[in-house]
Amino acid sequence: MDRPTIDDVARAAGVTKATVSHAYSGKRPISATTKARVFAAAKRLDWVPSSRARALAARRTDAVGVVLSRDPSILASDAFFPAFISGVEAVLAEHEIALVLQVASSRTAEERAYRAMASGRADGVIVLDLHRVDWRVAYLQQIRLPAVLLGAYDAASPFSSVRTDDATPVRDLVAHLRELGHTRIAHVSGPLDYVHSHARAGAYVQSLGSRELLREGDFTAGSGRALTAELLDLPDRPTAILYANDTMAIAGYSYARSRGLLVPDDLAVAGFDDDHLSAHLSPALTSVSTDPFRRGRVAAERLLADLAGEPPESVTVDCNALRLRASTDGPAPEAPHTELEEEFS
Amino acid sequence: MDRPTIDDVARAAGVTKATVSHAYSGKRPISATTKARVFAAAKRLDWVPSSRARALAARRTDAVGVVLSRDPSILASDAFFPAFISGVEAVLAEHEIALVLQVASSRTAEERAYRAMASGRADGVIVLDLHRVDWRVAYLQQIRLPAVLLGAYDAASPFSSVRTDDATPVRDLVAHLRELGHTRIAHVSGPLDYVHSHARAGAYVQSLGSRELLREGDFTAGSGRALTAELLDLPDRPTAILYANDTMAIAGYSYARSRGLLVPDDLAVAGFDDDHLSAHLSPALTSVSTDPFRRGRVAAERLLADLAGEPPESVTVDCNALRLRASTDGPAPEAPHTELEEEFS
DNA sequence: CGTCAACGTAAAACCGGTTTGACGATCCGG
DNA sequence: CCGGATCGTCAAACCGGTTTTACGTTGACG
Repeated sequence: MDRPTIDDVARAAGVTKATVSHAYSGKRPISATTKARVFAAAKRLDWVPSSRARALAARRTDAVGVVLSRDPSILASDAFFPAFISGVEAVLAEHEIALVLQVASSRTAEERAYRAMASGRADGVIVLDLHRVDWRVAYLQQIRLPAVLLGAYDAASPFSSVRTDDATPVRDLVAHLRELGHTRIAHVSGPLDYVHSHARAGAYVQSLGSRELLREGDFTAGSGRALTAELLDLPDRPTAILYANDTMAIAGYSYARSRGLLVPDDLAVAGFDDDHLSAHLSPALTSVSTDPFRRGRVAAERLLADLAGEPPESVTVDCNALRLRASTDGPAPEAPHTELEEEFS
Repeated sequence: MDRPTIDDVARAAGVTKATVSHAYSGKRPISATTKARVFAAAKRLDWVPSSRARALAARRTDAVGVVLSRDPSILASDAFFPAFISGVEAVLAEHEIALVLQVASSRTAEERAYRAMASGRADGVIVLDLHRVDWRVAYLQQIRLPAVLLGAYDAASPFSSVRTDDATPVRDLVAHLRELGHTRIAHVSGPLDYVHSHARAGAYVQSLGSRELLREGDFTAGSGRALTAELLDLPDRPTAILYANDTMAIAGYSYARSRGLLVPDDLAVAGFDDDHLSAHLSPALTSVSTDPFRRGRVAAERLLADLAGEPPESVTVDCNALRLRASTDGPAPEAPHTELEEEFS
């Protein structure tokens, strides 16, 4: 015996399926007695409307999508993603809207994924990891898929966006390190074509007035390690390094320690994103908590508002908070070189 | 100008929509020349078949679902989930199948979510956090939703399952600690109505021959801390504690240190799940890596096989590996009590 | 050279809902 | 007491595909 359809319910209630539909949607008035008959019949038959049929007829899927261009294996060690998704789900769950996730590792796969979303997998999408020049913005416009961008983009784009002020915590951190006596402060950034990496690196360069000690990483432990090595090999090595995420920071300071440097005495280290274990490391890692959960909430709320017909809007979430911990605690080392470093110079 | 439909393509190619459909699906032979005309027309019009219409007609959504019963905020600090999802996606991406995620925090919300899946949001689901007696198994049978269970369940259930041997690493860990001289070995488990928590705790009890030092936690840092306090307050306190995940282990050893105990000298500590930062803690945390990525792969592959019509099957993944690190390194303390402990006794 | 199968395509039914147009019944004001 | 507005329901069209049925052509075979 198959799943009951709306026709079965209509027959059982002695009405037509239009009446059943209207009884639920309320788009036409239905008398209380008829409604009661319909609901009773539906309950008796244990009817659940087919979301497939509903989606086709209503041209609405009740799902929102996220297409991830990262490699699946990178997801696994990322502190941002799960928290962000949690925030998104916290909002969607209230509205019984589903989240459709698709990873695509090539540009063509990504285009296919967005087209699939547009063809009815989802009513709108949230775009992560925005690039400074991002083909997706034009593409989404072209295929007319509603979207919310996570990060600041050209104000001329017709999409809502959720922004954060990444510059301030970086400036604050640099100021803090200066007060401690640091003058040689380096930054290991994320890929600079990302909006958020670029914003952080930009604030750093502005504060320092120089890009001499800026190195472009890629958020992986490997790049954190390699670029730390490069920086520590400089004749006048930095006494503090700011990393664009905690993973690189931890890789960096592990490496520094393996070279005999003490953190924070010989080298101050700070991360970004505040992984939930960072406070438990020793020394505890200074970081910037970015509340991805809340950003997820806001992005989802914004997308639902767009879908409900509200005009697109850019909202700025004030979610960044500096967490000063032991890894940047204490005065800068007197001499820029330590005895151990000299063998490298 | 609206999205083109199959009718537009058919008209442009001078055939009927049935021919267009068959040209793509291959369910009827179509001559090469006609096919070429159809494909050319589709390309010219930039046609993408509506997944909504396709889903309705084909009774297949090309999506698989996961319903999470955890609270959204717990997701954020969980090492298992993102890696598992990555593994699932790695397989799904190859087949261009989407993943539909829904969180539901109450039993009724959860039922609604599964019904929604069954009503066409997804072709099948992966069931996580299996309970020893889990209403979902019967429920999924009742609503006839194909599923893969993550964890061992009653062999009589008609579902495929993906199992792991959680007992061996626990036994190995206990044996290792015994060799180091530990005799008072405690275990802070996860909720014992979970299949995996129960399996781990069971192996522990079997190895120890006693449940005197078993405490039931809930995977949160808070419970790790509280139960560690309880164990350390015992007159004959344990010299080693096994935790059911890394979060509790870290909370536990932070607490122990705050009481003046040294890890591993006064107290050996081990976690479970091997969070990606655990190796970087100091002391580095002994843990059991459980390769959630691979389990995700296997679960997804198994579900796709089920959906393709293969008979359900239980596969066991050998993915657990003990990672012995500094937090359990060194001989057990001579005296079960330390001087600091005595003030608590 | 007639017959039958295989081939390729058209036409129509179907999937299970939503939405629109039509219509009888009831209610209202004048 | 009549005409028009409102209410409640039905019937049919529609969403955009897939699948089934039917039928005219070809080609092979006896």
